[in-house]
Amino acid sequence: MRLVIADCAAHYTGRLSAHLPLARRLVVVKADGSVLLHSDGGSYKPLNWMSPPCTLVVSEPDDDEAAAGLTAVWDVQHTKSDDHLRIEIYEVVLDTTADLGIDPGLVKEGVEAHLQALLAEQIELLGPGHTLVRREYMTAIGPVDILARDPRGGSVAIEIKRRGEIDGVEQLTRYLDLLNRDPLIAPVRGVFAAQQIKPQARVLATDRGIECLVLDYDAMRGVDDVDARLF
Amino acid sequence: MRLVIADCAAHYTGRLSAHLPLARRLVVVKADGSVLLHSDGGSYKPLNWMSPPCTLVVSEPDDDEAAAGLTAVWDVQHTKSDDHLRIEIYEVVLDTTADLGIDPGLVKEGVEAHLQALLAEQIELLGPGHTLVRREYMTAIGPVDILARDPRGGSVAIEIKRRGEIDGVEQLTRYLDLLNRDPLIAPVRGVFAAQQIKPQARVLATDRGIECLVLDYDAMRGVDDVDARLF
DNA sequence: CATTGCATGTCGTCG
DNA sequence: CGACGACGTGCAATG
Repeated sequence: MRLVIADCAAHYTGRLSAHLPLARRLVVVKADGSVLLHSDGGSYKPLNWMSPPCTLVVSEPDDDEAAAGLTAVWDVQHTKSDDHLRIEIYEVVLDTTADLGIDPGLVKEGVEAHLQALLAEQIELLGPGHTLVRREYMTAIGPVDILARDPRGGSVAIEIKRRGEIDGVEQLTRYLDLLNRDPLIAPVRGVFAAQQIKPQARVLATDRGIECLVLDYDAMRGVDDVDARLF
Repeated sequence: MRLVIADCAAHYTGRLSAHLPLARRLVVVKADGSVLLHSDGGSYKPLNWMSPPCTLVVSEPDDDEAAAGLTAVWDVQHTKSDDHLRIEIYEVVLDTTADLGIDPGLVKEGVEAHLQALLAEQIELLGPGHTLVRREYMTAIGPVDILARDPRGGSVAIEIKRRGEIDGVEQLTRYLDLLNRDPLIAPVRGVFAAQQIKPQARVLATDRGIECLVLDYDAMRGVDDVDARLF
């Protein structure tokens, strides 16, 4: 990894065109040739960047450029597309290189998959007498997160999100349309389950006869722990 | 901006829990206190990070930790939520600070807004005799990209995407449902316009009686340049 | 390899 | 300040 702090300007052409005026920035060149241009604010997203696979070519400025203060021109070319990033380097404040080796990577816990597992275990959160049919119930247009059966034997399709927004309701609606065409399992109720449900999503769901269920992740995890302790 | 290259481990708790095993990494601390942990690969997204606003507290390791090789513990606490990132610093290879100042920011061209402007100017791409009613036609559920009128006086609602996928068709469908409830402008035709339209989106649109229009950005820009030259 | 759906998404914009 | 849609979205899992 090479770290450079320098006054620089940049031009990107690819899916769009963009320009970055002259200013002092951090330039990171990773081992795979990818490049990040960071300012001293914003968030983790760089002002501009080039994703791997790509190649970096450093060249000397021509006479006019040198007269304007350029000390180097970096051309970063994406290997598989015509995306291109040109960085004009002016005064360099820091230029250092370090060998980092391969990273073991991030270990995650607590994503949507976990919510789905918990709700499958605690399917009676839908109401007493509900039973699990199966998780990831396959249909022609993709898997329904959970398919369940209500106390009267009717089918229930459940879509789970961490945060429930309109596109989740649309997704569930497509599943319901499809499932309700199958006379073997129709009629199918829909349940939209999420840790938080946005008002517009709730309105749309209600308008379509889809039930909303707010999930309390901590409480569900707590029940799970208690179960684990008892058995 | 402070740059540190060090052997480190990290734990994040917030919207999820995650752990980063000991390895050599780049740690960037920005002026607003935000922190990025980068490995020497991947992409522009850090392995782990904390977004502003947040505060960084550096503390000494306790005896056990010091015996294990820790030289410092960094606790990054988000100011408005309970997101927390703890970084355990072991051997430090580089530790440098630079003042970058405020960045003038990125200047963009060629996004969806530009496509919309071009199609508004070149509305006859829909077919001869079409006229523009207005861009960003407001409805209760959001703005329709373009509202136009066909040669026979009927209304046309246009949704524009760079890449046309299913959710764009869903969005246009919601607008059409709403607009067609208004007797003053009903019936309203739908046109789904994009530089590229995915097969599934085309099938769904066609099934719903929505017309698909593939936009050639370069050609449209070319026409625009010619116009600009002529007038 | 193309498609799909998630993300600690981030980021602007508008009400 | 919250909600919503766009993004050079990136990214992994899957058919």
